[in-house]
Amino acid sequence: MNDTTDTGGRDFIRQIIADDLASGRHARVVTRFPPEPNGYLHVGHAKSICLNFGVAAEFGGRCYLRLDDTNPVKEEQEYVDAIVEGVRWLGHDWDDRLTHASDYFQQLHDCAVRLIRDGKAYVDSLSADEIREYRGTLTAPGRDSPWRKRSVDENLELFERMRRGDFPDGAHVLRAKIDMASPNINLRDPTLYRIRKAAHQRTGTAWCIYPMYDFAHTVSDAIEGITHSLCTLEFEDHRPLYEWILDQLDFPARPRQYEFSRLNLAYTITSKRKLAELIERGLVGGWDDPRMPTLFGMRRRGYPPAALRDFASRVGVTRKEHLIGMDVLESCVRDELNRTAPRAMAVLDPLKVVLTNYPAGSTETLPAARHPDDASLGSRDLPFGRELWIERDDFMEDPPKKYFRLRPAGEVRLRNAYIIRCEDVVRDSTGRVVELRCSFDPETRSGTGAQADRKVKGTIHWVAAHAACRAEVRLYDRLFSVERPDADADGRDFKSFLNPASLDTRRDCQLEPGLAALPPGTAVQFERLGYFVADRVDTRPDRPVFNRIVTLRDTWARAGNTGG
RNA sequence: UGGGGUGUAGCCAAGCGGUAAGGCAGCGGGUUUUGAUCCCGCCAUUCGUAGGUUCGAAUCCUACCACCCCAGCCA
Repeated sequence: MNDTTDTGGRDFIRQIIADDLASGRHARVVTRFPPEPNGYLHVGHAKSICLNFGVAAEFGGRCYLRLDDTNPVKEEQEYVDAIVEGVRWLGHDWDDRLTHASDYFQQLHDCAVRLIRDGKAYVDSLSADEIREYRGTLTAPGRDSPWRKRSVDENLELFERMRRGDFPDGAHVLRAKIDMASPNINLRDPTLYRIRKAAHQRTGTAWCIYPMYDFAHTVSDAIEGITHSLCTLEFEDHRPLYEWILDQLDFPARPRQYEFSRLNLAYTITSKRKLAELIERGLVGGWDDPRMPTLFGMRRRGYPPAALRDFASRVGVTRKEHLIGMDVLESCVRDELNRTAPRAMAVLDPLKVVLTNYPAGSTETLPAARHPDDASLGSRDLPFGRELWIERDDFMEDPPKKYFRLRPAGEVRLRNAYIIRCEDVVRDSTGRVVELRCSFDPETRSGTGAQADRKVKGTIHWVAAHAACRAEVRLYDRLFSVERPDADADGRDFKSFLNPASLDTRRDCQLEPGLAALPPGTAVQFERLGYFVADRVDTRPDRPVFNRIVTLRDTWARAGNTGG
């Protein structure tokens, strides 16, 4: 096998496209991402967006962002705007290819008329209940509607009157005339058009009949010259209908539909209905709550769009049902942030340290690199003084074996500063440790020669009390406590699986001063703790608010060690 | 009891008749002023099961098993 024909490692869709391009079946690939503007995009959509836009970019083709707005009673402009913003945030571009199914309402109508003329569609006057009854069941064939034999002229006239608004909702529908006995239920004379006397967010009251998904989607694909129409597995049974519609009309383009499995992420849900329910009941703060698997939730959480793209590519594209662990997503986020996020120090649960041999009233400034592997990020100056804050977890009076942070009479390195030794532990009346009296070794200041490199077991982070900036930090954890909250196990409602500890707000955190003015949405690493982002809605220079994006990998904690 | 799909490691996933890639997780070791990063090494004698074809099968054939999707005038 030679390099130019090697298709190994590519998913089946990319293989098909590569073959179609190589064989000349298509000169250029054209895809589309067709969300319905009835809700917010989530991580599952991100997979589809990255596939459709990604494939077009990789093969030098084009991708349309097409809003599938065929049901005015469920759709809103607000969602259209959010979708557009979300796809752009993910890093994709569509030039002038932002379209709507509603752009094609006239052509869709004309196609419907063409089907009627050809005897391939008819107006049915059965009620919705009757249609269901006539449809048969999974194992029993359906029966023809008594209206199935209407003449072309009568169908034409009725459809025109439907269009004019002569009938109320539900009085008639336009159906394809295929086969009521088909083992594939989608072929049992599927509905093509229904009456909906509702204003559409884009076309207003110009129409009162609206095309159904299968018809609108297929014709839109044909109009836009989509070559590869990629959708999820549940539409597999619709493919014969997709083909049937294309067969009846003579568009120059012949799109083909390919299905792939939708993304399932462990410990969360992606049902629009269920996500909305969490919001309605006040169980989360909104569509952009940092715990939500929505694009806006992940953006506010601080997930970089590049990490989401990496995630989509790591997960791959197949036809197999799967459940992807959060660890994969978090690994992508860490990889990206490790490369790009400046380092800083912050203490989330402050414990006071007084350096008894540090001259009272004096302070100094210590330089510290912003990134250990990227000098181009430069350095910052850290204020240092006699009183410091350290993490309460970084001190233990009676530590377990192999604990190498601070302990009574023990030494530890203060990151970017000096080695200190714990001389005394101060307690309040309840016995709680409230302060550590320590000595520091002036010879060990970071970066100042031989003595400075003295080795000690541990290094901890700190913030100088006199210059610290107080802040609120929100620690997030998985939204649900079970892998498949959606599974309705034991008949339990998904909400009963919510993780009560998914949000832990710390209001008395101490940050190094440079962090106060960080622009909203900026991600940094709080060394030894994790990656954090200045909250894009709540943070203020005088009152910073940070969200924990993800913790650092922590082999100490995962080895079963808790607390300190 | 109809139709359409899917089964490769704990979780994903390559494989396309020539002797099981890679990632995540995990485990061991090295470097380290972040218990991070980085670096090395280990981690499927076996591909849902049982037969068959073949010199040779995860790949082809047969049967069986398990799981998912479909009965909106939603998408």
